[in-house]
Amino acid sequence: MSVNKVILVGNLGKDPELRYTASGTAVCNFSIATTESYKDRDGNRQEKTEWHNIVVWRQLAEICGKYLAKGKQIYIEGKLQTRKWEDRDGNPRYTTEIVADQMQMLGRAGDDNSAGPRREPRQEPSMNQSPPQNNYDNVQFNPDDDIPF
Amino acid sequence: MSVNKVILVGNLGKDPELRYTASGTAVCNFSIATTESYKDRDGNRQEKTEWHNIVVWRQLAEICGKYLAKGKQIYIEGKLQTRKWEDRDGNPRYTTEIVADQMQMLGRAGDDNSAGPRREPRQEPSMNQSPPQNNYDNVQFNPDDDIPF
Amino acid sequence: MSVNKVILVGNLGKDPELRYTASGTAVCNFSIATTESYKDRDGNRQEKTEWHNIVVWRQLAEICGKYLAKGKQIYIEGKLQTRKWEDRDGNPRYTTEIVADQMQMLGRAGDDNSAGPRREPRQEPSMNQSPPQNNYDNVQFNPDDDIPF
Amino acid sequence: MSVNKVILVGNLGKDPELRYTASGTAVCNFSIATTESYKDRDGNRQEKTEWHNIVVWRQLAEICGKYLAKGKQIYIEGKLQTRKWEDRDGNPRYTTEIVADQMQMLGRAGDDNSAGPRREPRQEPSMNQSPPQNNYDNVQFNPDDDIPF
DNA sequence: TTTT
DNA sequence: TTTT
Repeated sequence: MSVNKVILVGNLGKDPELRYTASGTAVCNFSIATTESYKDRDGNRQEKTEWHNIVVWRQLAEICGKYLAKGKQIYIEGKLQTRKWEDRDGNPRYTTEIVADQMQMLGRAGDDNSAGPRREPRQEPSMNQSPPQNNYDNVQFNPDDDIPF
Repeated sequence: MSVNKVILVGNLGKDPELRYTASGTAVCNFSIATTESYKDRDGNRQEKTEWHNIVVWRQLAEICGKYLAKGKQIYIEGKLQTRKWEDRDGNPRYTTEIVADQMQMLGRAGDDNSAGPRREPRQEPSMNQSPPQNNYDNVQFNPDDDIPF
Repeated sequence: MSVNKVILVGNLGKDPELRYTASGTAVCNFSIATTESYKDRDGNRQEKTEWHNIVVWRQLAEICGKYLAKGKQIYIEGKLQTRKWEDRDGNPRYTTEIVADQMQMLGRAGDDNSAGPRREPRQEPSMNQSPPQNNYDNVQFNPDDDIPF
Repeated sequence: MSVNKVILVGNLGKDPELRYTASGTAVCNFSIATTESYKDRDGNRQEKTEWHNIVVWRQLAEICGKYLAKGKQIYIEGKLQTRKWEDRDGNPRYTTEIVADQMQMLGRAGDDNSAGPRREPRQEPSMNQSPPQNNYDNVQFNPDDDIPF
C-alpha cells in the first residue's frame, strides 16, 4: 500500500567503489550530482547542486563497478532508505541513501559515456572510512539472499 | 541537464506543522511512512518501514496544513534536498528531506481520506525544536519570492 | 540506454478482465481514469478525464483479476507500448497501452479499497470483442516464458 | 485525486516540428524511440523499439524547436493524452501522445548532444499531413491561455 | 467506464 | 566530488 521511488539523472562525482560483504555479496557505492538553475531575486542565474549517495547491490553493483566512472552521466531509479549509525561518541546519526535497482548510462557511444569497461573492476581495499560510508562487514548475507533493503 | 525526482505514496505519521518564515512565506513539514514487505531467509513475511521528511512551501503548504492529518494516505512528488545544520556542539550534520511540489490526497470520499478541512489550520507556536526541524527564522524571504530550493 | 516509464493513480472504470493465452499465461486488462482539473478562460473550474488501457501479465495479472474492481483507486507503474492491429477492412491501426509491472491498491482497509478478494476471479468467456481488445489466441507462449513486452 | 505521469529517456527519430496555432501559441511535435533488450526463448539477445509521440507547448516548444535534432538523446516528463480524430471515412480514431512539460538534453558538451542552437528554428510550412499529426488550425487559443491539455 |  |  505504499510507493517509494526516486528517479535521478546526474553525474558521478568520483569513481564508484565496489566492495563485497563477508558473505560475498557485491555492493557498489557512489554519489551523483544533480544541478538546478534558478534566478535569484536580482534576476541573476544561480545554480544549486545536490549530492545523492547511491547504493547498488549484487549484479547491478558489479556492472556499476565495471562501467561507471567519475563524470559519467547516468539515470538511476531506486528507493529512499535512511540508515542509522553511531558516530565516534556513540550518538545516533542518520544517513539517507538511494538504493538503486535500475541504472542506465546516458549519452551515446563514442563520447566518454560510451559502453565498454573503463578498467578492471577495482575492489576497494578496505572500509575504514568514517560514515556515511557503510561498513557491511558485520552483515551476514548469503550471496543469494534476497536482501530486502 | 539533470533530474531529481521523488515519488512517494504513504501515510502521515503525525499531523502536519504549518509555519511561516519571518517574511511570511508558508512552510509545512510532515513525515510519511512507506512500508515494504519482503520474505526473510526463513520464508517469513517481514515488513520494513521507511520514514520520509517532507517540506512544502507557499500555497501547497497552506493546503497541506489545512487538509492533511495523521494517518492520511497521500501521493507526494518532489525533489531530494540535503540540508546542513549544526548540532549543539557545533558539529556539521545533514538531513535529507523531500521538497514536494505536488500532493494528492488518496482514497475516496467518506473514508478518513475524504476532502474537506479537518480543522482550523493550526500554526505551530514556535520552532525551538531540535533538528532535523528547520529553523527558518533567519531566512529573509519576500513572500512572493521564487524560492529556489 | 533508454527509459520508458509510466506512473498512474486513478480509478478503474469497470471490473478487470482476466484471461489466459493458449499456453496458459495469465493476462489481465482494465482501464483506469485520471482526472485533471483546470480553470478555463472564464475562470470556471473544468475537468478533463483521461482513460488509460492497462495490461498486466502473469502473477500480477492473477492478483489484479482477484482483487481489483470497478471504482477502485490504484497506483500503476509500467511502460508504454503501442500495439499494431488491423481493423475489419485490413487497415493498420494502433493502440497504446500501459504494460504494468507494479500495482498498489490505495486507500485504507475498511473502505471499498480494502484488501481481500472481491469475488471468485472471473475468467472472461471469450475474446471476440473488437479492438483495442487484444486477441492473444494466436500467441504461442510457454507459461514460463519471459515475455518481453 | 489522480496522477498521470510519463518519464522517458530516448532519442529523436527526426528533427522536431515547430508550429503555431492560429492564435500564435507555439507547439512542437517529435517522436522519440526507447529500446528494450531482452532474451528470447533461445537465449538470444533481442531488441524491441517503442516510438512515442511527444507534444510540447509554449515556451518549451520554442526551446525544443531550437535545440533538439534527429538523434539527440533527451529526458522527457509529461502526461498521457489520447486525442480523438476522424479518418478520411469519418471513422473515429485515437492517437495517444505524451504532452511534455519537462525536457532535458542528455549527454555532455562536445558530443552531438551539446547545447547551442542547431539551426534557425524551422517553422513547418503546413499541416496537411494525415493523422496522427494534429491539425491545430481550428483551435482558437489566445496566446496567453493556460491551455489545459 | 471511474473518481472528486 | 560531477556537470552545464
